Amino acid sequence: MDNLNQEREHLSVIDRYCENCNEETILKMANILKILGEPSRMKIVLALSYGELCVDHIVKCVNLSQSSVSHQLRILKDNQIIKFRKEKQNVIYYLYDDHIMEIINLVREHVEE
Amino acid sequence: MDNLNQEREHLSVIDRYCENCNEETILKMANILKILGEPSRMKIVLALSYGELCVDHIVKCVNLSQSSVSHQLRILKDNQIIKFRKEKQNVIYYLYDDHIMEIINLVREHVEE
DNA sequence: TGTAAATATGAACAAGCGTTCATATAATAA
DNA sequence: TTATTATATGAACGCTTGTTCATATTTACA
Repeated sequence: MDNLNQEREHLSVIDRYCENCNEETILKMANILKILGEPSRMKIVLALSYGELCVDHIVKCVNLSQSSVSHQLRILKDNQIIKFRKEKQNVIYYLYDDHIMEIINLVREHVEE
Repeated sequence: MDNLNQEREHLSVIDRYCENCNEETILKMANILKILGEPSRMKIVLALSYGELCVDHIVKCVNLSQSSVSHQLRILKDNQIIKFRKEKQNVIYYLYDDHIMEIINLVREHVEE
């Protein structure tokens, strides 16, 4: 491909990027991945991918301090990665929706190759 | 569901987590998402999702300093999110493989709902 | 060979953030 | 009501990391 054609190609790439990718969407996309992209949170989410759990069980499962787990649950909840319901003296957390599972599974595939 | 049954359920969730999620895999999964979960890098990857670009064009596209882009390209390259080839005095970057696109698209869907 | 253009790199600084520690709150049971 | 269990929260500390600035390197071309 000659210089001029490559230049044209690149310009059309830039155009498509500018048309389709607004700042706000980019920030939202990066944010979800940032939230999931932290080992402690990933552990919690992976645990919940097998079923709902109360806080105490999450703590035992992922082997982190109760306080740390609680802080991370808050962040996951605030970013709509998980939801919770109260039941007796327990708070039971579970994944927000199937999208989270899909993303997790895709990343798992990518890693396991 | 009574207490005992719930306890049993939770224990089986914990078991499945422990069987299937080894530390190394979790760290790898979190790492990829951490790399993508940063606005500057997300911008670069999104730009490249429309086609390959040389560094200078990436700089113009995502509106970051040349140095910053270069640093981030290195991180993306080291983590196998992108590849490059040299052509004349230019270095042309492009996505490493289709998995990256799939992840990006899934996240985009999630955000756009 | 020397100059300009394109890209990479290293050090330093600031900001973000995960963990810990101590403590608060909520809910149940006695 | 009091004690106990379960969970949440706030402050502080330390580490990580993205950006900038200055500069090095590489390649093409005159």
